Amino acid sequence: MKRKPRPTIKDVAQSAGVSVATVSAVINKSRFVSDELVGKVLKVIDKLNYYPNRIARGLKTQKSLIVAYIIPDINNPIFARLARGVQDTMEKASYDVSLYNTDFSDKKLFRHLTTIVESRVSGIILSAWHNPKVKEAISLIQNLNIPLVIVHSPRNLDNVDSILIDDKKGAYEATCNLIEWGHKRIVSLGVKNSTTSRLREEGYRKALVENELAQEKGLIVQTDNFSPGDAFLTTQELYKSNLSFTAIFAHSDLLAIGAMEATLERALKIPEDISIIAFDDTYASLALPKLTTMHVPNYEIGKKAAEILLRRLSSASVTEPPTHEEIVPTFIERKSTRDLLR
Amino acid sequence: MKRKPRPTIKDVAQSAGVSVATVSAVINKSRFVSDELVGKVLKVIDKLNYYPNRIARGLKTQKSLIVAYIIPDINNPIFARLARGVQDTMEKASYDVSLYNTDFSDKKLFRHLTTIVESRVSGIILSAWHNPKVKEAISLIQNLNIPLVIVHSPRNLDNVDSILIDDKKGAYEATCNLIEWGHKRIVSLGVKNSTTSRLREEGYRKALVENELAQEKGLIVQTDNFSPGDAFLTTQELYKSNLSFTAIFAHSDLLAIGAMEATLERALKIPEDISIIAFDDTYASLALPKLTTMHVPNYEIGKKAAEILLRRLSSASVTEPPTHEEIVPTFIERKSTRDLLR
DNA sequence: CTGAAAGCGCTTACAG
DNA sequence: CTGAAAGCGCTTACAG
Repeated sequence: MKRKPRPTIKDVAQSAGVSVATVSAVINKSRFVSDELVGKVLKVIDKLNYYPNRIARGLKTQKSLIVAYIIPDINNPIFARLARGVQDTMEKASYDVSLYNTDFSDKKLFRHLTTIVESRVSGIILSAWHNPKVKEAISLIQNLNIPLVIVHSPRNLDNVDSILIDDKKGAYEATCNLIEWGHKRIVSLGVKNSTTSRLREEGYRKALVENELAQEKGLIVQTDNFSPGDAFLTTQELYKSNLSFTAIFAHSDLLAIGAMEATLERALKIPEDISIIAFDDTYASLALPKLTTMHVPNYEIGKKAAEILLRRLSSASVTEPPTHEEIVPTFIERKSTRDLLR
Repeated sequence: MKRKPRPTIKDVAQSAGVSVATVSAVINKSRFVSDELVGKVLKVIDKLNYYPNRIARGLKTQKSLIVAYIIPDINNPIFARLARGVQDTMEKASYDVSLYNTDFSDKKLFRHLTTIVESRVSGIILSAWHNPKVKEAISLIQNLNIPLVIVHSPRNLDNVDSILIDDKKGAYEATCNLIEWGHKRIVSLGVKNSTTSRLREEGYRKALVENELAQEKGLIVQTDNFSPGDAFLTTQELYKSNLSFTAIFAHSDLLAIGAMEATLERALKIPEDISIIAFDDTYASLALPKLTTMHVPNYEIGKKAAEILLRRLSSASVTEPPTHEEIVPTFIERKSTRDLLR
């Protein structure tokens, strides 16, 4: 069974008794057309139910009005929010955005990259810093001269636009807040082999040092993954060790939830006995008690990334040097932390 | 500043000393080419760093290998999981999927539809049953003969492929489980003006009727939105009313979380004093105690939707009558419910 | 102010 | 087994 072919610009021109150039002009408002012809053309477009073919336009203009956004997994609320920020912003500039999930796999990353390049996207936004071969991916894109913005990037990339989170500073502030409230023995609950977690631990250490508090080895613990289950186990171990502490700085909301579970299991109260502060603000407001956390404005970060790309796309700024933004998370006090001095 | 133009199939042909037809044939394996020429062409493709232009191919073949998936909001984990199911499945068939967020707005829905139609997508998957004008959208798509699959659809749509959740049955089973465990006074915590919630309430009522339990008006309550904050307020009111009950059937995980908060505030224990069962299984496993819930397999639903679309796309099945699947959620017992009889 | 025609980069009958 | 050429549906100089 064959589908009825859609009408083309030629059909419209013929039916309206004008040239295709004129039809094109009224669609794109690309040159003056007399009111009379505009009226005629519009009427025919409506009658034939004509939709211009973006593929054909793309071939001629050599651009697709599509931007690719590469992320690990849209199921992670961090990336879902980033994606909305990107999409909403690009949409206003009449770009579509295609999402590509890598699941942290280099194979998927490069498979997607092939598709993306073949699709002649206008630009790429990349949140794939976990991938070992991300640098290779970046140079592939740059060799092709495709505008690129890195989000939550690998560090030390100065020849490409990037916007990232100041993890160290965020962690520093989280820890300082706890210290101001009289906490002296604070757990750092992080994740092995994670750049993000390493930076958050650095911030934590810096806060301790500046406040002349001892860095007790046993209080710095690490799980295998950013998962509540792992965090639960690690925190359970910690309690068994009988080290004393009054607060836990968890390097993510999910880790904090695992720590809460282990704490509750121990019949300890949050925040009366133990204060817990989290990071990200994805699930934090859903936990009970609601988690105090460092809020990362992912929607806004996505929005900014899109704006940076948009600037590159307006060829004017193609020669400007790369920009690097660092976003500092903000402290949000909820119910899981207690001021010991009050 | 101009970007260097990418090499075209012509450049490859010239450089390899063959015709463009031959180059096309080796790229698409669309006809036999001697090993010798294949080798030559492949080498040149690699040397020139040539990527075929999908836009040009799309123009010629009259299809884009893109599928549009329209959802309310990718930030909602329900849609994020559906989207992954759709994307992973379409990807295997070498389709890309573009995501469009409507935010429940008809205006956005139709704006996206215009883009989608202009982009000559191969097919559309639609999860927009909240939109008042969804039927109008459906007929727009059908008039254009674009293959369409509805997910989590409006009911009573028999001329289009659809896959939906059997909300009534899921709710029925949730409630029956509670009843089997000796609960006789069970709250139904739903949402006003929601088709989904209405069906879930019907299932709840059916379970009561079949078990000859009274339907007490005061125990059937409704919030304004699927939000924990609203559910908290509504449950708080309920406790103030002094009606007695031993269990709450919340129509979603988020509602259950709000109910938990109000319950804990009342110094009641979950599940010792009050059992809570939720629906969806999005956030349920993150709550403490972990919520018993009706699991909706959204990833698999997205996968199936994509498979249905793929069948339509292989023109063979274009004349087959529409299919309608209903997925029954499954009961997952966790820690928020108690068997009164044990 | 508008039209005729070239051309974007492919694929695909059609020849040979 | 391979090549020359038409054509997909647009946009855009170029004429007039």
